[in-house]
Amino acid sequence: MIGRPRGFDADEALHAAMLVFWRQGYEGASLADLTGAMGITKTSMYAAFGNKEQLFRKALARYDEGPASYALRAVEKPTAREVATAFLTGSVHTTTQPGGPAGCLGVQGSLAAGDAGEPAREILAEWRTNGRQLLETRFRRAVDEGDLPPGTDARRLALFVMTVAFGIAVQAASGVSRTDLQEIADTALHHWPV
Amino acid sequence: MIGRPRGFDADEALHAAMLVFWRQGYEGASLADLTGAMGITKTSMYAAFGNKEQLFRKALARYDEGPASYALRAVEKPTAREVATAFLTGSVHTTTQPGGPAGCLGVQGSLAAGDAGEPAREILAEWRTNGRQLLETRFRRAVDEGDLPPGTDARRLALFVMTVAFGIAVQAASGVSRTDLQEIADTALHHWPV
DNA sequence: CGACTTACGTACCGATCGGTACCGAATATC
DNA sequence: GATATTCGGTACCGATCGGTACGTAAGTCG
Repeated sequence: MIGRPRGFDADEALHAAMLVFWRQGYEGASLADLTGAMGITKTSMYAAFGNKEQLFRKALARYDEGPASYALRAVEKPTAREVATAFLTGSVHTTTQPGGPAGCLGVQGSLAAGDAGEPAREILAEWRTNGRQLLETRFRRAVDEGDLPPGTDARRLALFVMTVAFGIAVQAASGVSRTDLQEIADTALHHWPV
Repeated sequence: MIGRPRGFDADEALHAAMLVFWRQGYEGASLADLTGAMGITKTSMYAAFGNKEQLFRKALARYDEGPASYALRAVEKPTAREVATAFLTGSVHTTTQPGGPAGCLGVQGSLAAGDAGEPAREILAEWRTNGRQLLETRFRRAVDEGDLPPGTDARRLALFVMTVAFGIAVQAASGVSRTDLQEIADTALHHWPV
């Protein structure tokens, strides 16, 4: 690499930005908030990440690799029941981790927004749909493998689990405790598969 | 009333403001957006409603009386099962009403926010807790009346139903159809009470 | 018709928004 | 050491943010 080397760790800066978006949402996170937490100036941020929207995209990707990685691990479980259990337990843990922002970046990052927040809203709506697709595909496989009863509606099952996960995220953002949320998750899957 | 009469209907204006907050969230709704939809100038808005935060409070009260009034009607049903069914069906209808904003004002009005949106965030966190309390009290009564089995955890039941309702709100905001959401609601209550 | 009271419209306030021009500082190559 | 290349900091951009001062219009009272 030629030229002056950057004086900060881009990975750490991105992590800090992710936390700010997570805690304050896309519209609620100003460039001053972001760069302040990242420990860099606006100029450095624009040079390294493009603009606010692209920074958000990268922060979301980082969220997938870190806090939301429980989703990919969940669908690797051997049975549909274990998949659903791991998925909801993972969402409970991530949305209530001590010291971190309460709730889920994919939900509270941008749910309703004005014109300025429209890009983030669309990005996250797609993110949520992808999550459902992930579960639906996995449950369809479970039906094919005989793990779930023939005729089981994989899409409906996936929608249900995702809905509970999103509800958990909202509750976590409202301050509901990890213990309560785990009870909710257990309740939702008590009569699995339904 | 002495002096010049106001040239607009305060009720209609408040309704229009509620729709803007609902569609764009507290932070995403600028005064220009609000007053534009209300058909009045900023001065008239401040004279009639105080400021942005108080306008939001009044819009939320209006939401309770209108779109969210299904909640109070639901808890008047004779049995806990009917209460839960009416509550979730009502939430599905309100969050997917044609021509209106998708989702729930109480959820997407402000879930994560920066400093400017902090008041709205707290107002809505309390609003959500009140909803749970409403159901919990009703379910406790159902236990006392013998409608629900003795030893039933009313709080846990209320948390579960609220969580599904919030999840439905998030899904609606993401564009999931009314038909799909009604299926989710049916799935959640299929093994009632649990 | 005045006098009084209230609402409306304009023009403006300081602060902050996301984003950029510009220049000096730091490093690799020659 | 000179040069090329990149990064960092300051100072600034027009636009918009929530909120207000002030003059004028539109009514009710005497």
